[in-house]
Parts: sequence; C-alpha cells; structure tokens
Amino acid sequence: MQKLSENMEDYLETIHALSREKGVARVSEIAEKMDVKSPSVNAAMKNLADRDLVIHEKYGYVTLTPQGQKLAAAVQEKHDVLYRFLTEFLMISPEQADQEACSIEHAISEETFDRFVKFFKFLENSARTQKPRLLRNLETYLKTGKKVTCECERA
Amino acid sequence: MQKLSENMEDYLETIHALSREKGVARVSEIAEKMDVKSPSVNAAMKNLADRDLVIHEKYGYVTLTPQGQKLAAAVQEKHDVLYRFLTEFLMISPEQADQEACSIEHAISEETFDRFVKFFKFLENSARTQKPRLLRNLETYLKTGKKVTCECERA
DNA sequence: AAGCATTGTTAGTCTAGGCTAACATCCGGG
DNA sequence: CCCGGATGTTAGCCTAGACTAACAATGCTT
Repeated sequence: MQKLSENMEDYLETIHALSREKGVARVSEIAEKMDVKSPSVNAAMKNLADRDLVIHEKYGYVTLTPQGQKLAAAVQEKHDVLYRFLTEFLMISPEQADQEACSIEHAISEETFDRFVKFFKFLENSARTQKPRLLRNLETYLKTGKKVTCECERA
Repeated sequence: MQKLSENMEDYLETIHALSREKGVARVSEIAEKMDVKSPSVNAAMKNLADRDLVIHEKYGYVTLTPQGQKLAAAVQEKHDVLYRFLTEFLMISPEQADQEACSIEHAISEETFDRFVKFFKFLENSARTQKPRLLRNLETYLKTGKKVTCECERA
C-alpha cells in the first residue's frame, strides 16, 4: 500500500471531524470545509475508497472504514498536540495555530511525533509543577526578548 | 508575486547549499542532490529565473540573485533551527532530523518560526543555566517515560 | 404523485512537477 | 583541430489534484 498523500490525509481528517461533529459526512460538507468543489471531493473519495479507507455509496454518505478511522485519528492526534503547543507555548492565535498545525501535521514522522508528545508532556508538567516560573519566564521572553534566568538557579 | 511552492523552495535551498559547499551550482549537482533528473532541474530553473530568483546561463552555472539569496537563507535558517531542536531536544538521529527538518521547514510561517526561535533559545538557555537539570530530566523522560519533578521544586 | 431545488456525479480541461528519449553543446585528449 | 564522452536542453508524456459545465439522482412540498 502506497503512502497517503498530504491531500488524502486532509480528506480523511475532514471526514473524521464531520463524522464526530454531525454524525455523518456528506460530499457537500467535505467540499465546504476544505474549500474545494464537489467534483474534487468525488475524485478523492474514489481514491480513498480504492484504498479501503472510506465507504462511499453512490449519492450517499461517506464513512470511514476501521482502517480509515485509525489513520484519521492519528492525523487528528498530531493536529491536536501541535495546536496545543502552538497556542500554549508559542502563544500563536487559535486560528493561525489551527492552520499551521494543519500543514505541520503532515510533515512529522511517527517517531518524531512520539518524542514530541513526550517533550510536550514534559513541558506541561514543568509548567504545572514549577508554575509559574518556567512558563512565565518563557512568556516574558517571548514578549520582551529578555532572558530571565531561572529563579531557583540564582538562589 | 505568487508564493513559492515547497518544491521551488527546495531548489533554492539546494542551490544555496551547493554554492556554499563548492562555490558554484551546476544542473547535474542539483539533480543529484535532490534525487531528480536534470530535465526537472531545468524546468525548475526556468521557473525560478522567471521570478528573478536565480540566474541560469545556457549550458552554464546557476547562481542566486540577491532576492533568491534572501529567500534561500530564510529557508536554510528554518532548517537549521529545526534540525537542532530535533537532534538536541528530541534526540532524533542526524540523518532523520535532516530529512524531517526538510519537510517541516516549509510548513512554518514567519510568525511561528520567529516565536519558535525564541522558544528554542529559551530552552537552550535553560539547558545551560540549569544544566544538567532540565535537559537531563527531559532526557530521562524521553528514554524511560518517567516524569521527574524539577529538583529545585522539591527542595 | 409530480416538479423543482438541492446534491452528487461524470467528462473534460488545467497546472505543477516529475519522467524518458532524443538532440545540442562543451571540453579534454589524441 | 576534431572527436567522443559528459553535461545540458528540448519535446513530449504522465500523475495528482484542482476546476467548470453538463448531466443524474434525491427528496421536499405541495
């Protein structure tokens, strides 16, 4: 099985999101959400159906197969972690973070994502236990460019 | 001027690298480094020359215009920071880090990159001043999955 | 139950960016 | 000088993934 293209991953992700939001996914909704026209969606559904990632009955709904589910969930998970990193630690606006997570999510290997998740949890943990030191220092630094040495270091 | 595609950014980056490594960039070298055939390079050079990003004399060398330089340097900078983050903090192997930096570099906006650089410097600074606490804890965590609360917090 | 708006599908076209095969130019060695 | 191999270019083709225009199915509304 050939690796999925970024575009096809995006389709899966969108179907996944729609299914969770509205229960089902329809061609027109997918088109609208992805800002493409319905014939493009149609072609993509044919592609994904051929790979057994979706089921698309003529003039009917689109649903993910278990395989498609799994892939979509993996992409979604990357999206979510990236989004949280961008908003919580880089303080990017929600809209922009969402958009960028959407690009970056396709560029990251499983291996790297796995480590990044750990890294992220570590940061969050530090932010919690050292609160508000580490995070506040970072925030100050991001805003002012001034380095703040850790208080516990100076002590 | 239309935004550059990822592929064209890659061409610029490769020309930039070759120019620095060997002084000049030739079609065959670009092709080899990017693992494409020379007619593809040719088409890309025509594209980039039309945008005034490179100069490509017939049967001759390829050089970056000042504009091309600037763009290439920006891409390169993203690559470098990402590479360092991946190797130093996520402990990804040099080869894989290089490869992934190559994908991720195209997916990041100027805004986000800017903040990420600050974030990265902050991390490096913490790693230096708190050495070896923060980094060692992260390393332990990445390897074992065990969370380690900051020593200065427990004190 | 029929008609029409909505929705989905098909056919055909376009662009980016690959490729191969064939042709053109360049340059070093005889 | 000139010839052959290396290098560069052109022409023509392919695929992914978008689009428009035209056609088909569905289903709500009366």
